[in-house]
Amino acid sequence: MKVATWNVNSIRLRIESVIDWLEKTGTDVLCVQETKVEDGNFPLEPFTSAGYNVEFFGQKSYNGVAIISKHDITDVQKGFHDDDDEQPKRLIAANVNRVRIVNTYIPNGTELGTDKFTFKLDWLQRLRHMFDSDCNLNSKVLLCGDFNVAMDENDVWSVPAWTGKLHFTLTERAAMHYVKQWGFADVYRQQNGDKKEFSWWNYREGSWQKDQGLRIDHIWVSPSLAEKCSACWIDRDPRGGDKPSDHTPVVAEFAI
DNA sequence: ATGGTAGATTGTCTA
Repeated sequence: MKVATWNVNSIRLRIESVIDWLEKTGTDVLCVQETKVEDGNFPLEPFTSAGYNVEFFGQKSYNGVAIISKHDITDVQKGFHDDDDEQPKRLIAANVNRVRIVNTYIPNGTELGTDKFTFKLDWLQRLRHMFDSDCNLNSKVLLCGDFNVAMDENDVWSVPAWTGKLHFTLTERAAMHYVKQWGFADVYRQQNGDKKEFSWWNYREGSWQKDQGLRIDHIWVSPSLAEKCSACWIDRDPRGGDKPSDHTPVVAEFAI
Protein backbone atom coordinates (compact mmCIF):
# COMPACT_ATOMS: atom_id res chain seq x y z
CA MET A 1 0.00 0.00 0.00
CA LYS A 2 1.37 3.36 -1.11
CA VAL A 3 0.40 6.31 1.12
CA ALA A 4 1.22 9.95 0.38
CA THR A 5 0.80 13.39 1.95
CA TRP A 6 0.64 16.62 -0.05
CA ASN A 7 -0.27 20.18 0.87
CA VAL A 8 -1.92 21.16 -2.42
CA ASN A 9 -2.65 24.83 -1.58
CA SER A 10 -6.16 24.83 -3.14
CA ILE A 11 -7.62 21.55 -4.38
CA ARG A 12 -9.74 23.32 -7.00
CA LEU A 13 -6.81 25.14 -8.59
CA ARG A 14 -4.64 21.99 -8.49
CA ILE A 15 -7.27 19.40 -9.40
CA GLU A 16 -5.78 18.37 -12.77
CA SER A 17 -2.24 17.96 -11.47
CA VAL A 18 -3.47 15.99 -8.43
CA ILE A 19 -5.46 13.56 -10.60
CA ASP A 20 -2.56 13.24 -13.05
CA TRP A 21 -0.14 12.56 -10.21
CA LEU A 22 -2.44 9.92 -8.65
CA GLU A 23 -2.81 8.08 -11.95
CA LYS A 24 0.88 8.33 -12.84
CA THR A 25 2.11 7.11 -9.44
CA GLY A 26 -0.64 4.58 -8.62
CA THR A 27 -0.92 5.93 -5.08
CA ASP A 28 -3.45 4.06 -2.91
CA VAL A 29 -4.09 6.75 -0.31
CA LEU A 30 -3.40 10.47 -0.68
CA CYS A 31 -3.85 12.82 2.27
CA VAL A 32 -4.14 16.45 1.20
CA GLN A 33 -4.07 19.70 3.16
CA GLU A 34 -5.05 23.30 2.43
CA THR A 35 -7.94 22.30 0.19
CA LYS A 36 -9.39 25.78 0.81
CA VAL A 37 -12.94 24.75 -0.08
CA GLU A 38 -16.23 24.22 1.73
CA ASP A 39 -17.54 20.66 1.61
CA GLY A 40 -20.41 21.62 -0.71
CA ASN A 41 -17.97 22.82 -3.36
CA PHE A 42 -15.38 20.01 -3.10
CA PRO A 43 -14.46 18.73 -6.61
CA LEU A 44 -15.53 15.13 -5.93
CA GLU A 45 -16.35 13.99 -9.47
CA PRO A 46 -12.79 13.92 -10.90
CA PHE A 47 -11.76 11.58 -8.05
CA THR A 48 -14.72 9.19 -8.35
CA SER A 49 -14.17 9.04 -12.13
CA ALA A 50 -10.55 8.06 -11.47
CA GLY A 51 -11.70 5.27 -9.11
CA TYR A 52 -11.04 6.96 -5.77
CA ASN A 53 -13.18 7.43 -2.67
CA VAL A 54 -12.86 10.75 -0.86
CA GLU A 55 -13.67 12.02 2.62
CA PHE A 56 -13.20 15.75 3.13
CA PHE A 57 -13.48 18.38 5.83
CA GLY A 58 -13.04 21.93 4.64
CA GLN A 59 -13.92 25.58 4.94
CA LYS A 60 -13.89 28.66 2.74
CA SER A 61 -10.50 30.22 1.87
CA TYR A 62 -8.37 28.60 4.57
CA ASN A 63 -7.28 25.17 5.83
CA GLY A 64 -9.25 22.06 4.79
CA VAL A 65 -8.12 18.41 4.64
CA ALA A 66 -9.16 15.31 2.70
CA ILE A 67 -8.38 11.59 2.44
CA ILE A 68 -8.43 10.20 -1.11
CA SER A 69 -8.30 6.40 -1.33
CA LYS A 70 -8.65 3.50 -3.75
CA HIS A 71 -9.79 1.40 -0.77
CA ASP A 72 -12.89 1.87 1.36
CA ILE A 73 -12.72 4.67 3.92
CA THR A 74 -14.51 3.96 7.23
CA ASP A 75 -14.86 5.33 10.78
CA VAL A 76 -14.29 8.93 9.70
CA GLN A 77 -13.48 11.55 12.34
CA LYS A 78 -13.50 15.25 11.47
CA GLY A 79 -11.63 17.59 13.82
CA PHE A 80 -10.93 16.92 17.50
CA HIS A 81 -13.78 15.39 19.51
CA ASP A 82 -14.32 18.59 21.51
CA ASP A 83 -14.08 21.03 18.57
CA ASP A 84 -17.01 23.34 17.89
CA ASP A 85 -18.02 24.60 14.42
CA GLU A 86 -15.78 27.65 14.75
CA GLN A 87 -12.56 25.65 14.94
CA PRO A 88 -10.33 25.60 11.82
CA LYS A 89 -10.75 22.46 9.70
CA ARG A 90 -7.33 20.91 10.16
CA LEU A 91 -7.77 17.23 10.95
CA ILE A 92 -9.46 14.22 9.40
CA ALA A 93 -8.96 10.61 10.46
CA ALA A 94 -10.28 7.34 9.07
CA ASN A 95 -9.60 3.64 8.72
CA VAL A 96 -8.23 2.41 5.40
CA ASN A 97 -7.13 -1.20 4.95
CA ARG A 98 -7.07 -1.67 8.75
CA VAL A 99 -4.73 1.31 9.20
CA ARG A 100 -5.88 4.29 11.30
CA ILE A 101 -4.86 7.24 9.15
CA VAL A 102 -4.74 10.69 10.75
CA ASN A 103 -4.28 13.52 8.27
CA THR A 104 -3.41 16.90 9.76
CA TYR A 105 -2.68 20.45 8.72
CA ILE A 106 -0.91 21.63 11.86
CA PRO A 107 -1.29 25.37 12.54
CA ASN A 108 1.46 27.49 11.03
CA GLY A 109 1.97 29.65 14.12
CA THR A 110 2.39 32.84 12.05
CA GLU A 111 4.86 34.61 14.36
CA LEU A 112 6.63 33.84 17.63
CA GLY A 113 4.89 35.19 20.70
CA THR A 114 1.51 35.65 19.04
CA ASP A 115 -1.83 34.06 19.95
CA LYS A 116 -1.51 31.94 16.81
CA PHE A 117 1.86 30.60 17.98
CA THR A 118 0.30 29.62 21.33
CA PHE A 119 -2.58 28.05 19.42
CA LYS A 120 -0.09 25.90 17.49
CA LEU A 121 1.55 24.63 20.69
CA ASP A 122 -1.83 23.94 22.34
CA TRP A 123 -3.02 22.17 19.22
CA LEU A 124 -0.03 19.82 19.36
CA GLN A 125 -0.88 18.95 22.97
CA ARG A 126 -4.42 18.08 21.92
CA LEU A 127 -3.09 15.96 19.07
CA ARG A 128 -0.95 13.91 21.46
CA HIS A 129 -3.87 13.49 23.86
CA MET A 130 -6.03 12.24 20.99
CA PHE A 131 -3.61 9.36 20.39
CA ASP A 132 -3.43 8.66 24.13
CA SER A 133 -7.20 8.30 24.36
CA ASP A 134 -8.13 6.85 20.95
CA CYS A 135 -5.30 4.65 19.69
CA ASN A 136 -3.57 1.46 20.72
CA LEU A 137 0.21 1.45 20.29
CA ASN A 138 0.02 -2.16 19.05
CA SER A 139 -2.34 -1.28 16.20
CA LYS A 140 -1.43 0.17 12.81
CA VAL A 141 -1.52 3.97 13.08
CA LEU A 142 -0.27 6.50 10.52
CA LEU A 143 -0.01 10.22 11.22
CA CYS A 144 0.77 12.41 8.24
CA GLY A 145 0.38 15.91 6.91
CA ASP A 146 1.84 19.38 6.81
CA PHE A 147 3.30 19.56 10.32
CA ASN A 148 4.74 23.06 9.89
CA VAL A 149 7.74 21.92 11.97
CA ALA A 150 11.21 20.88 10.80
CA MET A 151 12.37 18.33 13.35
CA ASP A 152 16.16 18.27 13.00
CA GLU A 153 19.15 19.97 11.40
CA ASN A 154 18.91 17.93 8.20
CA ASP A 155 15.36 19.19 7.73
CA VAL A 156 16.37 22.82 7.05
CA TRP A 157 18.48 24.13 4.17
CA SER A 158 20.56 26.29 6.52
CA VAL A 159 20.82 25.82 10.28
CA PRO A 160 22.16 29.38 10.85
CA ALA A 161 19.34 30.85 8.76
CA TRP A 162 16.64 28.90 10.62
CA THR A 163 17.86 28.80 14.23
CA GLY A 164 15.18 30.38 16.41
CA LYS A 165 12.83 30.92 13.45
CA LEU A 166 9.20 29.84 13.15
CA HIS A 167 9.01 26.15 12.12
CA PHE A 168 12.38 25.38 13.73
CA THR A 169 12.24 26.79 17.28
CA LEU A 170 13.12 24.42 20.13
CA THR A 171 9.64 25.08 21.53
CA GLU A 172 7.87 23.83 18.41
CA ARG A 173 10.23 20.89 18.02
CA ALA A 174 9.68 19.87 21.66
CA ALA A 175 5.90 20.06 21.25
CA MET A 176 6.12 17.99 18.09
CA HIS A 177 8.51 15.56 19.80
CA TYR A 178 5.91 15.03 22.51
CA VAL A 179 3.48 13.88 19.84
CA LYS A 180 6.16 11.59 18.41
CA GLN A 181 6.84 10.10 21.84
CA TRP A 182 3.42 8.48 21.76
CA GLY A 183 5.31 5.84 19.77
CA PHE A 184 5.80 7.10 16.22
CA ALA A 185 8.71 6.57 13.84
CA ASP A 186 9.47 9.04 11.04
CA VAL A 187 9.55 6.68 8.07
CA TYR A 188 11.48 9.15 5.90
CA ARG A 189 14.37 9.11 8.42
CA GLN A 190 14.01 5.38 8.98
CA GLN A 191 14.43 4.73 5.26
CA ASN A 192 16.82 7.52 4.25
CA GLY A 193 19.21 8.05 7.19
CA ASP A 194 20.64 11.60 7.33
CA LYS A 195 19.69 12.50 3.76
CA LYS A 196 18.91 16.21 3.37
CA GLU A 197 15.81 16.73 1.26
CA PHE A 198 12.90 19.11 1.49
CA SER A 199 9.14 18.99 0.98
CA TRP A 200 8.41 22.74 0.94
CA TRP A 201 10.02 25.72 -0.76
CA ASN A 202 8.85 29.30 -0.23
CA TYR A 203 7.26 30.92 -3.28
CA ARG A 204 9.41 33.95 -2.52
CA GLU A 205 13.13 34.58 -2.92
CA GLY A 206 13.61 31.96 -5.65
CA SER A 207 13.76 29.27 -2.97
CA TRP A 208 12.94 26.39 -5.32
CA GLN A 209 15.60 27.36 -7.86
CA LYS A 210 18.21 27.53 -5.06
CA ASP A 211 16.84 24.38 -3.36
CA GLN A 212 16.41 26.34 -0.14
CA GLY A 213 13.55 24.46 1.51
CA LEU A 214 12.35 22.71 4.63
CA ARG A 215 11.17 19.16 5.34
CA ILE A 216 7.93 19.94 7.16
CA ASP A 217 5.62 17.35 5.57
CA HIS A 218 5.87 14.05 7.37
CA ILE A 219 4.65 10.45 7.58
CA TRP A 220 4.93 8.97 11.07
CA VAL A 221 3.83 5.45 11.93
CA SER A 222 3.33 3.13 14.89
CA PRO A 223 5.83 0.24 15.44
CA SER A 224 3.80 -2.50 13.71
CA LEU A 225 3.50 -0.31 10.60
CA ALA A 226 7.16 0.80 10.71
CA GLU A 227 8.09 -2.90 10.41
CA LYS A 228 6.13 -3.08 7.17
CA CYS A 229 7.61 0.04 5.55
CA SER A 230 9.74 -0.76 2.50
CA ALA A 231 10.47 2.76 1.18
CA CYS A 232 9.81 6.46 1.70
CA TRP A 233 10.65 9.26 -0.70
CA ILE A 234 9.91 12.85 -1.64
CA ASP A 235 8.59 13.32 -5.17
CA ARG A 236 10.01 16.66 -6.35
CA ASP A 237 8.32 16.57 -9.77
CA PRO A 238 5.08 18.39 -8.91
CA ARG A 239 6.99 21.32 -7.33
CA GLY A 240 8.82 21.89 -10.61
CA GLY A 241 5.64 21.92 -12.73
CA ASP A 242 3.43 24.78 -13.91
CA LYS A 243 1.61 26.75 -11.19
CA PRO A 244 2.82 24.40 -8.44
CA SER A 245 1.86 24.21 -4.80
CA ASP A 246 4.70 25.38 -2.57
CA HIS A 247 4.77 21.81 -1.15
CA THR A 248 5.52 18.53 -2.93
CA PRO A 249 4.30 14.98 -2.10
CA VAL A 250 5.97 12.68 0.43
CA VAL A 251 5.28 9.00 -0.24
CA ALA A 252 5.68 5.82 1.85
CA GLU A 253 5.21 2.22 0.75
CA PHE A 254 4.08 -0.55 3.10
CA ALA A 255 4.03 -4.31 2.58
CA ILE A 256 0.39 -4.68 3.60
C1' DA B 1 12.04 46.81 9.59
C1' DT B 2 10.49 45.55 5.05
C1' DG B 3 9.48 43.03 1.04
C1' DG B 4 9.64 39.35 -1.75
C1' DT B 5 5.03 35.40 -4.03
C1' DA B 6 0.70 32.88 -4.00
C1' DG B 7 -4.39 31.76 -3.15
C1' DA B 8 -9.10 33.01 -1.97
C1' DT B 9 -11.46 36.92 -2.53
C1' DT B 10 -12.47 41.81 -3.62
C1' DG B 11 -10.46 44.44 1.29
C1' DT B 12 -7.38 41.82 3.48
C1' DC B 13 -5.92 37.54 5.68
C1' DT B 14 -2.99 33.57 5.78
C1' DA B 15 1.02 31.32 4.70
